[in-house]
Amino acid sequence: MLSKKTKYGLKALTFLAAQKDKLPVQIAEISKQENISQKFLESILLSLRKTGILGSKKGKGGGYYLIKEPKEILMTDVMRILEGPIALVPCVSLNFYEKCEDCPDEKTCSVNKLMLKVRDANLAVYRNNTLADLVSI
Amino acid sequence: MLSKKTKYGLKALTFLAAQKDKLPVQIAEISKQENISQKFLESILLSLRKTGILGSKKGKGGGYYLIKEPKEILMTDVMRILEGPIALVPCVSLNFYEKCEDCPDEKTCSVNKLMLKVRDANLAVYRNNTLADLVSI
DNA sequence: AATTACCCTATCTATTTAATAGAGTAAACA
DNA sequence: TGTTTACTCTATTAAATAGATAGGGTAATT
Repeated sequence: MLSKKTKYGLKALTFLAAQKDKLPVQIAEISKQENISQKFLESILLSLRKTGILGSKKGKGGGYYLIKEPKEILMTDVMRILEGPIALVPCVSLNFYEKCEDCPDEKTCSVNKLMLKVRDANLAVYRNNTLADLVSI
Repeated sequence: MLSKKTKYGLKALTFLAAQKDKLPVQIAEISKQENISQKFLESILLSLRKTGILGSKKGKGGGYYLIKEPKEILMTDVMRILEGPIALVPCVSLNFYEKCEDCPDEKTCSVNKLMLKVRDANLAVYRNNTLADLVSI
């Protein structure tokens, strides 16, 4: 199941991408328009800023804005920040690899075998989609 | 993240599929060979039996066995039983559809848009893989 | 009839998710 | 320079879920 964090994060990013100008948008504005708890959204936007997806500006007229063009923002990056590893088990993770302690041999492990295919399928989707693809025309 | 329930279930199914004969295998045997808590495994095998994947036999020489040939057992069915809906959000689920209460319009929802593609990618994998594909040669 | 192994119910703990509160800090503008 | 505005951080809490465990009951073989 997709976490609300990811759901909210995607909605916020899409909201920013849909702005005509590139002026900063306040948290309060996004939270109101997208029905998201303001405090929760705060922490989500913060993590997106710290990982280089968003920029922020303080003071009057401040808020959050996209640093790159929507079509330059890959879903692989966004999903890893918001949802964590794309792989469903650490033993098939590209960026967060870990050996399963209860598994004697990855090469003959059926879970590994299936989850490798699942990972590849998901990666393909996330690599082929950018934020621009999520904005409705 | 994949739940341990699913992980254990897949390992147990693969273990059964790898048997030379089709004699029932005891829970204790599977739990020992695959490093799985016996009681937990009990409940997993039970749900696989109730959904028509496994059969069971009581008394001496009893245990669990596959009802169908491994290549007839689709991962779509197995995953739905063990892990639940394949879709990550209910609004794109084929078998467990539900409207998101916080989303005004699915057609313009970015989460819906992305998760639809993710669902299709995952479905494709699960439809194209059977239990037979998980057994190492 | 006794054995073997499945079947069911209940409980407990740890972890994670989601939401909330409150105080602190930095930047913009008059 | 001071005030406003809005971002930033820490901590707390409630709810849900996962995972594990215990113990008793029941059905089918031999």
